[in-house]
Amino acid sequence: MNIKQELPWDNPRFRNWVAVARACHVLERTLAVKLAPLDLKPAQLDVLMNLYRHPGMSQHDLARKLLVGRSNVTMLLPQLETRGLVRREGDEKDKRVLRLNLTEAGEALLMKALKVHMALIEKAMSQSTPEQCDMIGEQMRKIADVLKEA
Amino acid sequence: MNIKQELPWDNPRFRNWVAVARACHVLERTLAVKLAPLDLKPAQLDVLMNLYRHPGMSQHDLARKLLVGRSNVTMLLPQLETRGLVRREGDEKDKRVLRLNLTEAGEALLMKALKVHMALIEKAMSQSTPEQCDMIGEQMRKIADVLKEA
DNA sequence: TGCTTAATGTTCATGTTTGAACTATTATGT
DNA sequence: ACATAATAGTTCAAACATGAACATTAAGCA
Repeated sequence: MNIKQELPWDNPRFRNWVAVARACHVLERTLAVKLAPLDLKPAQLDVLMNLYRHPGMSQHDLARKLLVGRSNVTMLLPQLETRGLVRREGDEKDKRVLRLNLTEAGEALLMKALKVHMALIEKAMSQSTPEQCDMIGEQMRKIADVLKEA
Repeated sequence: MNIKQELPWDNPRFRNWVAVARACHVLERTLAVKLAPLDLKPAQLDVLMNLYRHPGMSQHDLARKLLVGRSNVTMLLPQLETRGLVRREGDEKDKRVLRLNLTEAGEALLMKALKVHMALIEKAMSQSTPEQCDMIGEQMRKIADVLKEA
């Protein structure tokens, strides 16, 4: 039995996942370039998006949504707060937590950034039919679920 | 016309791409944890994989394969060379380039790491039928191509 | 040949992400 | 109530990626 017969590159699942990872990587880098004129990094855009959808969330919740460490959120937020994009105020009942909200300026910048992000994704996914696109999303959600249990 | 009607979250392409990005992120983090016992980072595994498939490639070629800057490769290689996993020797004809090759030890470690990587991907992709899996790979390769032109 | 341009790899300063240790606050259990 | 656990957020050092500037070598062209 030759080990080379079982090499990952001959395995469709492996080859196809590598394609997924590459596509992600390329889109991320491209997004970074397109967001540069707004002086916004992809990670910062993720923050704004989450705060828009979940106003008043805590830093801990934000970290979990972003799949990122709490300390990372601590480092990330002051930049946005200083620029007047995010407001941070202590919770009345639990003095440990800080409640996060977008400011008017934050929401305005988010809308601009979303146009850029959206255009990029449209360009990327326009190759797929709506059915293919939905199937991809469905499978990817399954993958994230399966791995979170691991 | 209400801007909220056009919000990305209502757009299937957007929602589905977000799922792709999350799945990638989760798998990458999980891989990092599973590779820790081998004292290997995902980025280093990528290097070993590429050198196995393309023996004698230059650092510049490697950087392009990895979608990464040349300086990053410069920082990455000495660690692997010191550990005796990679050999770096100057090209005879072009004294600028360094030819990269795996050592015996490098190849051996790669095989161990591939088992880990493979198991993880199997687990993730086992949710999909072979047809779905191939379709995903096909679409992702298209995406990478489209964006590289941009 | 000689001069200009391009390519390879390195160095360095910068910004980002991480995990562990720490403080402050709240929950739990006896 | 009081001691113990757990939780939210911060700080800090280390690892990592990036891009610009640089040295060396090669290629193109007058």
